[in-house]
Amino acid sequence: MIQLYNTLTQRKEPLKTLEPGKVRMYVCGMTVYDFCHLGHARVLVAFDVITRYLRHSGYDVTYVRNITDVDDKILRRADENGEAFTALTERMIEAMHEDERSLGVIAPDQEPRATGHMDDMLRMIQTLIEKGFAYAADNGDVYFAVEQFNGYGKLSKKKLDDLIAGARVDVSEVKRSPADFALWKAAKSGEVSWPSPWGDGRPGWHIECSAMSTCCLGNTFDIHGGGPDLLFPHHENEIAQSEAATGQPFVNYWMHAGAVRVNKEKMSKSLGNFFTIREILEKYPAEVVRYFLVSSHYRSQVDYSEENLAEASSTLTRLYQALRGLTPAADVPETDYDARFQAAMDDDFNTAGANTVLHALASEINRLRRDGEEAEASRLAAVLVRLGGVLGLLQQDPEAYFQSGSGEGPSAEEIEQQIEARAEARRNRDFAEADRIRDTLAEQGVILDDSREGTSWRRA
RNA sequence: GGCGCGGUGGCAGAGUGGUUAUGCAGCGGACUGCAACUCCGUGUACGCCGGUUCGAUUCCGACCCGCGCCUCCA
Repeated sequence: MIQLYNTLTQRKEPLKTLEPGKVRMYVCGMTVYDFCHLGHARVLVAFDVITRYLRHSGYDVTYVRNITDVDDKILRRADENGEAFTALTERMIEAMHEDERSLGVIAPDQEPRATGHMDDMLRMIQTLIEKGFAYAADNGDVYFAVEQFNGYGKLSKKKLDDLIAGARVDVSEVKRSPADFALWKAAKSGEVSWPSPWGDGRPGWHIECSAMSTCCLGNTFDIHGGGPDLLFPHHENEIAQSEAATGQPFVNYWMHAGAVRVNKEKMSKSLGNFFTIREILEKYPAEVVRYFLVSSHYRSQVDYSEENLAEASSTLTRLYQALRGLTPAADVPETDYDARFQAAMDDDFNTAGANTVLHALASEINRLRRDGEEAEASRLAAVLVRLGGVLGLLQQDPEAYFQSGSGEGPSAEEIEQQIEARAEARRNRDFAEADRIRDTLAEQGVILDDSREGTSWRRA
């Protein structure tokens, strides 16, 4: 039985889906005005692993992740660039898909875009007005009347009174309560806009997720996820809008990933201390980045640093070393390792614990190979690849993993040539020459591994 | 100030009321021409103070420290 931590109840709960064997999950995706950063990668990878494991456990998962393709930041950036906002968003969506593929993130089943769901949003806003949960202000904005919704604050554990008293935002005169938030924003002259019963404008940020999630998955669905900073106000507002509009519970399980930090500070757009995924991929193989993310629990915060990535690289190398030169056996039935792996993953997707099983497998495989038990090693190699796959790891051919590099350094042919030259020197017991060749390659970032079968190489 | 999360060995990072996390780094040994890879061995780690208990890193309370949200941000 899978247990998962529910932000709403603040504890782990057994997963009981609305429909047996079926999981409907919605995750807040990107606002596409810039390249994705490591924080996005964290969420992408976390929910990718969750989806993979749910499927591995036999669930039929419908995974929906939206794209916010119209919003203030997008319009401002497009304006700065002197381009149509759609040109900007198309470009960034393409880049985002590239980053996802690099990280081995499986595409969601549906990827709705805000601009494609205007009618749904307008319908929901209309319903909210009709039910008395929203009002059109004099300036053409439409606001959600927070005080009308019983239970506002139940996700973020905030009290409405505190929110109203502590409102730091400019208290707009058009709002009835400082805590009210915009469902629809009237367009200023020259701005991109859509027609509505309340005048031309565009949707507020929160309404799109309420509209798209209920649209794709129904009024009530199983899991809603997102980054840590979306908990409030975004998710809180989604609940208010959705439940007010449909009169039904919105989501059963709320899941939030932990923050990514850099130098003890949260990495964020506003602090300007973020690393984009593509920047990081220039320095480390994508699978190392993924391994780094997966080696700690999805809810804990992680610190990005050169040291941590280097360590992830060493550790992943150990796993691939175990698989190197082995052909995984076919159709290997479940083992104790599978059971241990599942026990860890069943406990709120404890990838760090599951990772231990991967290392236990690697150790056993290495011992078996030392003892010449290739057949059994091949069986466990298959298990290692299978379990690694649930985390989106170890799916490459080991040689390909070791030999792929930044494109710098000598070519594979040159390396093979040098290895042959070194072998010749060694046969002649000219170890000075052999070591010189090895040292030269090392300086070029190529490490040689000798074995009875010969010499293999990898890039550092 | 309000709400929430966390403090584990040199570092990263799980977990548990009494028994090995795991990895990286280090040290010793094996293998090797020497290395690398790999294997074997190796570290009285659980913020502080009380309490509960036969026994607490693990439960309870106080304290100290760090972090997150409360404003656009994954």
